[in-house]
Amino acid sequence: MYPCMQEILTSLSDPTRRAALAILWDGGEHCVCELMARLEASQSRMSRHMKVLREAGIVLDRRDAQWVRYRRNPDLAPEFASVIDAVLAAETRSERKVA
Amino acid sequence: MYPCMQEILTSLSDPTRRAALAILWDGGEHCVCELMARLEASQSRMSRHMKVLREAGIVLDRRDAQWVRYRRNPDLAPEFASVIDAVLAAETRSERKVA
DNA sequence: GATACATATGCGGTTTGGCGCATATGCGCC
DNA sequence: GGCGCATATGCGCCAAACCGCATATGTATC
Repeated sequence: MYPCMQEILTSLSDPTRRAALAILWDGGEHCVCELMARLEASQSRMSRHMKVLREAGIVLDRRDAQWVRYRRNPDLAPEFASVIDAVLAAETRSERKVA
Repeated sequence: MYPCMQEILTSLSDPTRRAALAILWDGGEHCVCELMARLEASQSRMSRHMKVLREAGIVLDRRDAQWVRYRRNPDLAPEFASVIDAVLAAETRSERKVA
């Protein structure tokens, strides 16, 4: 079965996961330890959040020596990608307003 | 404080609320009893879901005799409206695929 | 004021979600 | 094989979400 809207939205409903997506959405690869550091999240917490994103089909992971590199899933259905784009764009905007 | 992304996404994370939004998104007014009937939801359940949408600033309500008419909030910040549009568009699409 | 219909809400129960802690697993290096 | 770093996961705890049931509130009609 393909990812469903429910999974996508559940994934987006957590601020740490949205912050992780904002980082991954540049198209590059980022390991868990980098995300932990940048988001000030504990190791188990970060790992679990990434698992949710992976199982929703939003991101892909790849073993690279000790590290696991996460990246945006380029094959995510475009209608779902649009949702994520809209969410990240809106949140970037709000941050600007605050700043 | 204005509605925040967190509230919007929490609101969208429930399938009944998304279905209600799909109905309200035509711009018209719809009372709770109509939504109950069309979504096969109990009265208290429907009323509570609408409260969540109202408190998130997504919809407005209006007393009209015995009824309470809900409608889309036209003043919802456009960046949030875009998120909802994307979600509803994606879900309409998936339904078409299934059908 | 009594009745009927529409809606909201208090309450209690069950489920789901997020977290920390500890531990397991995978990998490289010596 | 032993050690160290990176990541995943089992477990228990706590908070939040959803629901049904019962009841309260608001409105119209008689």
